[in-house]
Amino acid sequence: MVVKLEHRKISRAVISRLPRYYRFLGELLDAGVERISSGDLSKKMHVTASQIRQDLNNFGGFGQQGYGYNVKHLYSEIGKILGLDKTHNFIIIGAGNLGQALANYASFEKSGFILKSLFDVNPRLEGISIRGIRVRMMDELVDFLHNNDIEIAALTIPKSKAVEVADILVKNGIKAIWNFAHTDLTLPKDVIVESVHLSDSLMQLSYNISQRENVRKK
Amino acid sequence: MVVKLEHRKISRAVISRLPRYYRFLGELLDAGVERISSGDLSKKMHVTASQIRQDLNNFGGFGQQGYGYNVKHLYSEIGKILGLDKTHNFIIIGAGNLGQALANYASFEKSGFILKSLFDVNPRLEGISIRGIRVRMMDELVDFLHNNDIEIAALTIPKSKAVEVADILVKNGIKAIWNFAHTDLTLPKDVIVESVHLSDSLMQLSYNISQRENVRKK
DNA sequence: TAGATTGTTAATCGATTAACAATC
DNA sequence: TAGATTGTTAATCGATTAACAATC
Repeated sequence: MVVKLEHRKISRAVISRLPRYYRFLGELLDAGVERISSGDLSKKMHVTASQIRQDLNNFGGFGQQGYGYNVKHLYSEIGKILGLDKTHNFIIIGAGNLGQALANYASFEKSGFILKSLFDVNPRLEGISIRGIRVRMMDELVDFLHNNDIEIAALTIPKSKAVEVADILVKNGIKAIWNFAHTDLTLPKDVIVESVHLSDSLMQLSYNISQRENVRKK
Repeated sequence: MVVKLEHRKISRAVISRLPRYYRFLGELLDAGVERISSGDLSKKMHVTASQIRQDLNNFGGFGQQGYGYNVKHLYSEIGKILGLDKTHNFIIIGAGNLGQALANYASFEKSGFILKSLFDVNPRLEGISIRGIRVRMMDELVDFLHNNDIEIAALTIPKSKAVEVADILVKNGIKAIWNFAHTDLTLPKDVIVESVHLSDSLMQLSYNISQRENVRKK
């Protein structure tokens, strides 16, 4: 009998595909589909069946020969892999439009992400609530972190302040940062940083537009 | 003399790194740095010097042996590659928090992205302006598209409406969609779709948190 | 059982890194 | 000129796809 290595390193590429599998399986589940083969799923998702099977088998055999995958089971297993079976308390630093947009996005809660507070420097925002969650002033931040069990901070502030605030967060126990500031954060390597660089995304779009035009001109 | 192939296909991986090069070069430029070697840049960006040279040489030789790269020149060249030397008119569909956040993000304009209007179904938003740009009602959309030269539409609406609205956009000449709805869009292949799936990003963050905890427990 | 489809190994493809001659 | 550093080829590494035996 072979015991599998517990900590085979899963590649970034695989991880980045899991949320998409999760999304499609959720839709199938809503549609009342009970089972699906890698072949059928591959057609829906426009990826190869091989890739689906290969990806899933990084985490164990969720399927059954001759049958395929049970949608409900696979959905739940991928959820567990992604850590969505646990709750994660988070705060938002920067209660501008983007911070408020994230705060209003209630469906994060369904995946276990519980917003505990927003913070801002703008005194006009003091005490207002978004979905019942209070906006606090930045000078309350450190205290709040010490009295609440917060895992994640979303940074929706200008890049000029981002590096400084990130340091404060890390010094006060935050272990994961969801970074929307247009800058890279260099932090201790046990701190997880997931960046969403909107302008980078827009630039890739722009590249593809230019590209298409070049091809046309030929 | 060898003439280079005009349309060598550049890989997605390379393209996705260009905005980051652009960002770092912009910072160097602001800091008054005149030239930089791939070696020094690699240290700043935490990538290999080989990768930088390899990436850049997909587009031509921007450097000089024994000297390195002229920051200003390289910045401008990457800008051209990304299409940032041209202006791109765009609209935002969905003037909720996220739509307004994008509308307020003035720095897109510096890269040539000009917001011409927002659209929403909520009558309360009719006629209001964000940075001087009017919010219009969805029933004005088709007319607006025919009377204005709009290249890009940002979709910041719930996924339930996204597919339907995307079809309308494409039928009326939109050639690129910046998609924030939590769904994939299947559109004709000459339509460019760049998706920002915020919940996918948060799930990757969550995976990394779980992963770190597993490692600890050992 | 026969057919379907997985899990997994092997083959291929592509991307990254290393090395170094060319040259500023 | 000598030193530095690119542009580019070759080597390595990793990810994707193909193939098929195992098995439900």
